[in-house]
Amino acid sequence: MRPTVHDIASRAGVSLATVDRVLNRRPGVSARTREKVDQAVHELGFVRDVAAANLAKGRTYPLTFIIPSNDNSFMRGLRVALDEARVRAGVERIAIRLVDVPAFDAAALAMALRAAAAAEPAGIAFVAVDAPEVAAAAAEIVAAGIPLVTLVSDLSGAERDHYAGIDNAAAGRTAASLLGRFSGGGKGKVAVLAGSMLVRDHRERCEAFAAVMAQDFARLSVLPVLEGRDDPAVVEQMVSGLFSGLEEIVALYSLGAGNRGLVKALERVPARLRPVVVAHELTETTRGALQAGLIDAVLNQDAGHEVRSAIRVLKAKADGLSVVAAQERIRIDIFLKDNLP
Amino acid sequence: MRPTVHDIASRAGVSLATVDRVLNRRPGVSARTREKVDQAVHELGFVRDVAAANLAKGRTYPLTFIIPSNDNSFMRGLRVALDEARVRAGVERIAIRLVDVPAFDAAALAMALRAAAAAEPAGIAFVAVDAPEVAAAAAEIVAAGIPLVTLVSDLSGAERDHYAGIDNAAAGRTAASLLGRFSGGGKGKVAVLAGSMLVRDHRERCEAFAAVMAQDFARLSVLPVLEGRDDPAVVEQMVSGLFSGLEEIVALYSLGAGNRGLVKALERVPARLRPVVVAHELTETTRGALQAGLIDAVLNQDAGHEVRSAIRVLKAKADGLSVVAAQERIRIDIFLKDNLP
DNA sequence: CTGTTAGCGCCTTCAA
DNA sequence: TTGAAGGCGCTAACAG
Repeated sequence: MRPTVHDIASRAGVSLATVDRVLNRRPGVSARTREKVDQAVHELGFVRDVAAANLAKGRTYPLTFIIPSNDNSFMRGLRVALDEARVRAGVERIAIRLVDVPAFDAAALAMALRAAAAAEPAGIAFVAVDAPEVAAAAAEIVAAGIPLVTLVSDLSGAERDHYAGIDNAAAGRTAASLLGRFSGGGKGKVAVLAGSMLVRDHRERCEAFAAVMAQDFARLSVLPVLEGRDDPAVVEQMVSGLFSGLEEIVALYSLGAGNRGLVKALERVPARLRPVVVAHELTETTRGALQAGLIDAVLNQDAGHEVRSAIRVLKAKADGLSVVAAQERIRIDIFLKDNLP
Repeated sequence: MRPTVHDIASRAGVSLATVDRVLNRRPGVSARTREKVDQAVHELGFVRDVAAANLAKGRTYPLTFIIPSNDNSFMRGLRVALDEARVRAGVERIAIRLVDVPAFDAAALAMALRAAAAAEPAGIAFVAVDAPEVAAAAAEIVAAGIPLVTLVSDLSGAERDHYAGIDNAAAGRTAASLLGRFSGGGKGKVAVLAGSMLVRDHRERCEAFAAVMAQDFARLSVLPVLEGRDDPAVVEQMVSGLFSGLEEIVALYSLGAGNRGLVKALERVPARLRPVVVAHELTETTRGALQAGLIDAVLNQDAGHEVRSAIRVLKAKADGLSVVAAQERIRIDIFLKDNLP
């Protein structure tokens, strides 16, 4: 049987209340008493029963998620995942508050972060824009002792407790290898399509992609990055432009969102000119394109996993507990037409 | 605030004990009373607090895992994952019992299943051998109301509550696509290396692989399957044999274990003759070979995820709760040298 | 600074 | 067939 507070109390020769005060680092205990209790905890290998504690406290964890009000499939998927988490909110003793911010707007995000922190939630998760003012706000929050997790896109520096998202450099490298090996042995141009170089995940994917292309596939030359702001209409125009030009584009890496526009444009490219395409995020659009042979591989991050992971981590941090690291690593799913779920 | 048993009791005009009896389907309640309580539960949308219930019951979930005593890296990894789960056993209120059975032995497995069930655990997870006597034992267990989950390899028919493992047909198809596309446009032979065609997961991978090769890559011809019994020494000899012959082998799919032998043999193949290789399971061996360029892609199933998933599902079933389906889907990880964790 | 006591939501004797 | 009372492990008033 696991030891309980009673065991600690009698072992240390104090009352339950005192044990509780020590366990929860509340003031009003003499150094000597504190020591006795700590000793007993240590000797007995006591681990407090979080479920019982929560029951006694009637505790719920108010969590705030700050998400860009970007209308693309991935962000919508993220919202769906949050809604699903809300369904289980009662059982998991969490209460999720969703805050929208304009996309790619560092100032707005910093403000939203401060506003969220003012409500003193048990934890905050946010999609980072990698800018100094955001980092400053994040640092304040961490300093205030509120658990803070970046979601999908990370923040440079260490001003957060955890990052719930994929390794974007690995994603970029993987995209490069797949594109390079899928595109046969010939020469040609490779187009790269991003949302915005202001977000760290896009920048990291892009840089890693370019590095591997240069190193392993020198026969392919990478064209300057196009920024489509994750907007389908913009993306469509850009891609159409690419294929009406004279350059021979043999491959295309779409590392951002807005793939609806990409697919529309690809559909109009004559079959014999169609490039090898790797895109990000499995949505209705990319799934269809994969099956139709317009896209060759999709790299995906599972928004549901990211949300659940962020929640687990925030709760654990709030309780001062450690997490199962392997469980919280967000994997890069690689989908071909053959392994669609 | 969520409704509690008190709310139900007063709403139904009965005592707490009666509510409890109804909630837990214990006898000794008149039909009319039962109905009143059910009604109140329904009207108030009552969901019982499992944590509080477990606290009151002092409940732990005794879970039995039946694992083949097969000495390959993957099974060792499975054991490690179980040990890690044991570390958190206290917090999660589980007690894991590990039972070994001879590998590929249906009779022994069926016996082990019955023995495990006799101890009346809260749930059983096992690596299935796909045979009628196993299915019979499984059916008995399910009929006895003990939650039952297959792990890694599934059982034909529906005699289990859940399968915690990957879609092996999808894995085979994916391997085929990767091999086909990585191997350029030329003709040639493709070797397939399995452990044993008697195991369902190997059979499924193999058949799906062959189907896609025939359909999408007719220029490549698949050689008869070699069965290496997951034994490194046997595998090494077979692969060496392959490459000392006159046939031009451009690709190789290793869908079983024993990759230590495969890699050893590959190291001796002259660089210009090296085939495109796809293997299963990320181990020290395959990781090294991936980095060295001897293996081009590794398909992996995460033993840790499988174990954690099996535990979550068994607990949920034991409590009569539903699971988050998407969370319990075991993914096929695809690793290139670029996205190694 | 420390201890007593009464719960949190649920389950389980023991009586009626 | 029903109910009252006590307790699971922990926390939080409220007294000393």
